[in-house]
Amino acid sequence: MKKNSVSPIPLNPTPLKNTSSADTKASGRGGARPGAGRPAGQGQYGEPTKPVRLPVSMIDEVMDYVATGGRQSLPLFSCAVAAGFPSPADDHLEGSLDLNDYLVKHPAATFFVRVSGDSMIKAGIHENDILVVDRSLEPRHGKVIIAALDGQLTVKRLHHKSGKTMLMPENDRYAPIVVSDEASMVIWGVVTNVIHSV
Amino acid sequence: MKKNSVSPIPLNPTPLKNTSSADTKASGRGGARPGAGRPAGQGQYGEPTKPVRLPVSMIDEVMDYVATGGRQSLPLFSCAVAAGFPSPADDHLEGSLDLNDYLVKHPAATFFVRVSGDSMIKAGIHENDILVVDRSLEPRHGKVIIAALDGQLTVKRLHHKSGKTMLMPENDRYAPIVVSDEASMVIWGVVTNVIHSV
DNA sequence: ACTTTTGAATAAAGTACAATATTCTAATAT
DNA sequence: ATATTAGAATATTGTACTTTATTCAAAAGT
Repeated sequence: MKKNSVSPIPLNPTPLKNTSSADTKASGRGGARPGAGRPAGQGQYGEPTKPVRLPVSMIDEVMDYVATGGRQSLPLFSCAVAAGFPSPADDHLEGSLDLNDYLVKHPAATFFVRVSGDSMIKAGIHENDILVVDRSLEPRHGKVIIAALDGQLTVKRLHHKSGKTMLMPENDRYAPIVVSDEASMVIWGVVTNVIHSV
Repeated sequence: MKKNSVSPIPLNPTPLKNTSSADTKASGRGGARPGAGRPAGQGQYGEPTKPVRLPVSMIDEVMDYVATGGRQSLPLFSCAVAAGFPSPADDHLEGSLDLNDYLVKHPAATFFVRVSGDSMIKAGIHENDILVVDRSLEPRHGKVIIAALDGQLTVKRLHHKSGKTMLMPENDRYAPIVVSDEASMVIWGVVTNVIHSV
């Protein structure tokens, strides 16, 4: 929690020279007193800090990350029917969610694909949607997959039926594609989520 | 780039005691030679590091962040027709994308809502989808919004027509809701994206 | 000649320290 | 009595230094 954002610019670090008369013999002012001193929690972050070693290439990025409050874990509500009376927000709160955590289970094996065409409209996949694709999942029968076919990427539902492999669109205006030569098709990954703009 | 992930556990930090006979007079072994010493770039990160001060509450999180390679900016491909011949991945590469950046424009004003019901099915909003909602956008006519009505959250398209406010479902099996008393309805925010599991 | 041992060399990693910033109040001035 | 100022107190912050880890090759052993 950031209590205040005091910039580390010195307000007036060098004490002003004594007003007028000369020899200011350093007489004792101030004195021992409890409660003096800079109060805790007044730093940049409003809490204690510790030095940590980081790879130089990531320091800027990490500083950004910290400045923006770390993980973007935002609250998740639900539409479910509330307890019975007009309710405050808490009644709907399900918890909090970080999009990357939720959508990207295998970061090293995940990529995105922007959709063109409407051949999978019945699967809730629209033109310009972004698909979250996981390479590490096995492309089983019935999964929606991304395949490279004739040098083009396509989204289809994978069907294995009586030894034949087919790519099924989910739009009545399109016909299934029978994959005659499996070697000509490369499956890039399994679609796990669709991101659609309203 | 992580060259190797050497754990910082000492392999054998304390040199074994001299094998047998006593007084090993420290005779000079080794000696000055160029090229000796631990090679650079063999550390945990494969690059130089610097100590940086971080708030204690975020150190663990930041270490995770760094360990997972920082921002989850993953490649974005497109389905567009390729140049003409069976193409390598690069032909489809549009760039890279970070989900939080892409979906959350106003972190402080954004939250998620899990959908129940199918009243907005024609807008591509299905049961159990997660909606990205931005409180900071103005709920204009025609926008899909989240509203609290009778203590329940609902997703509907907002309509202002001849001074009347209506909440329009996008499913023929539901009827529009006329908002007679505006005070009883609170608009929580504008839906910007839908996240759908396939 | 080949293998093993051992200390030198040097980068990495963690921590202690010095310098800085900020606040409080007694002492001084008005 | 009230306002101002200087110094004490103490947290923060950056970095220097110590400790640890790792590799190289000379010396010793086989």
